[in-house]
Amino acid sequence: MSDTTTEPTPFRHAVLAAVLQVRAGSLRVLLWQRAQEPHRHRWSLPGGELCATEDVEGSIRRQLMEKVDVQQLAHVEQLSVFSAPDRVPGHRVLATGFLGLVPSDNDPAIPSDTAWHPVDALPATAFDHQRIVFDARDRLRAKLSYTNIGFALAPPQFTISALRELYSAALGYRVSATNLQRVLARRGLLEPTGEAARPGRTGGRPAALFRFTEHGMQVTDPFAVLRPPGTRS
Amino acid sequence: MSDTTTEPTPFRHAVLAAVLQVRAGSLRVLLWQRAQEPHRHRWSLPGGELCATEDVEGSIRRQLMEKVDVQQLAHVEQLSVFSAPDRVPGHRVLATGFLGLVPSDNDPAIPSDTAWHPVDALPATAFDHQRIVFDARDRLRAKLSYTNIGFALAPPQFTISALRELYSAALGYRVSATNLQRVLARRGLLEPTGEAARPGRTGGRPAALFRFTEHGMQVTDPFAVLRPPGTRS
DNA sequence: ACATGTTTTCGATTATAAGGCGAAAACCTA
DNA sequence: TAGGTTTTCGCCTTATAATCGAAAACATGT
Repeated sequence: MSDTTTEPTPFRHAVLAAVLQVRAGSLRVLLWQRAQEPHRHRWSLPGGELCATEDVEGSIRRQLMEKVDVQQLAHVEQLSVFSAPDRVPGHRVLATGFLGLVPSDNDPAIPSDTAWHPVDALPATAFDHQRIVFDARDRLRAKLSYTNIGFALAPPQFTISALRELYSAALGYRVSATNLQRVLARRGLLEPTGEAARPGRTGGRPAALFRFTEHGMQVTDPFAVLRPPGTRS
Repeated sequence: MSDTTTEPTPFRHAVLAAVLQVRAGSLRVLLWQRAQEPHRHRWSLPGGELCATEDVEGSIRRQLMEKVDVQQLAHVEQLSVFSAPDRVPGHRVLATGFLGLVPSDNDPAIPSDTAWHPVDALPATAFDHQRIVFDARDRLRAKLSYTNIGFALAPPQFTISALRELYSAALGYRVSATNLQRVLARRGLLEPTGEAARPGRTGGRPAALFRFTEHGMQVTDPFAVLRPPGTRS
């Protein structure tokens, strides 16, 4: 519409990321503990306020560099805008939430006020950050099923059972190793490296090592159910 | 992080909606033609600036009431934040983009500067609005395949071939009526009304009328591929 | 060396969902 | 009543996922 309204109101705008990683067998999120009011001692998502010359994705990447080496962020995607008027008491500040993924073999150096918390056992969180974490978790779980986003959780090489552990931890239920392997293989996302892992001290057949194919290293569109005719693969 | 940065910058924040409808056999979007600079005579998405006391979804619904009767909006969902620093020349204004869907039997009264344009043959658009329209179209197409969002495009009752036309127009390719019916029926989204449509003047067997089930009238999660074990339906 | 236990791998089978095709059904008009 | 048109439905094929169990390949202990 033509701007017949009153003078436009400006808003502060924050960017926040739920950075997820599978570690110690569970899906965890990077949080830092507030030392100042409001919500002192509660746990917050990393992020900060948008600057004048950057877009939101550039901003969250810049701000995460203070917490995690950005090289270790295998995937970043926008979740949505959180805009409840009372989401930050006393101020009006919008926030764009992001999902970030770190491969499970990385252990980035993090500040002392920062820790990885299981998403299924969060400590007391600040503002609406719990909601953002849950949105991120739900998005990850949905996409694990119908895209190849799993590559962003996995190390460069892995055994099928290690990959099964990753998927199981992220999804919250056990998946079958056999089935996982074939589903990913059929989509052309998995290839053997030729090498094999050494068996554990308890013995057992040595597991073959796999990696994601080049084609599997970027998030693809969800596969369609109602395809164009004659498009069977 | 603690706010060691400078004074936070405020931003203007707009909400914009790509309202889509299948009409005259093609997927169309509601646009209005600007009468003022900048981008005079180019076509814009409906929307406006966020107000101090509302959230973004409330804001877009309020602002759309000026263009379309909100009763006719069967579905509204957030797309993402558009934040390129130069997206509006001369000002810094963020925008939250939305997808809106109007059932094909509705013909809402719209202002005289407003018209429905085919998304595949857009006129000259203002700012980054073309990108938002394409994002909306892509989101709709993806969700048509793996959710039941189709209900928001359809009238309360419809024949299978009418539904096929809707899906075909929205997806951009012909889908099989037989298959569409069975895919939706298997998911429990379709039920016969018992009535039948009158055949056209060219004859033919009268088509049975269907409607979406109550369960089919809200957007469900995408169906999972890697399900928990023992969850076969 | 050999038996035993453990873990991985892989083939065989079943289950489920989607795509394609054509015959039969149910209407129109002439 | 005959011919044309559209819808409906069953049957078949293909594609993909889930399950199961046997065989392979290793470690350890005797």
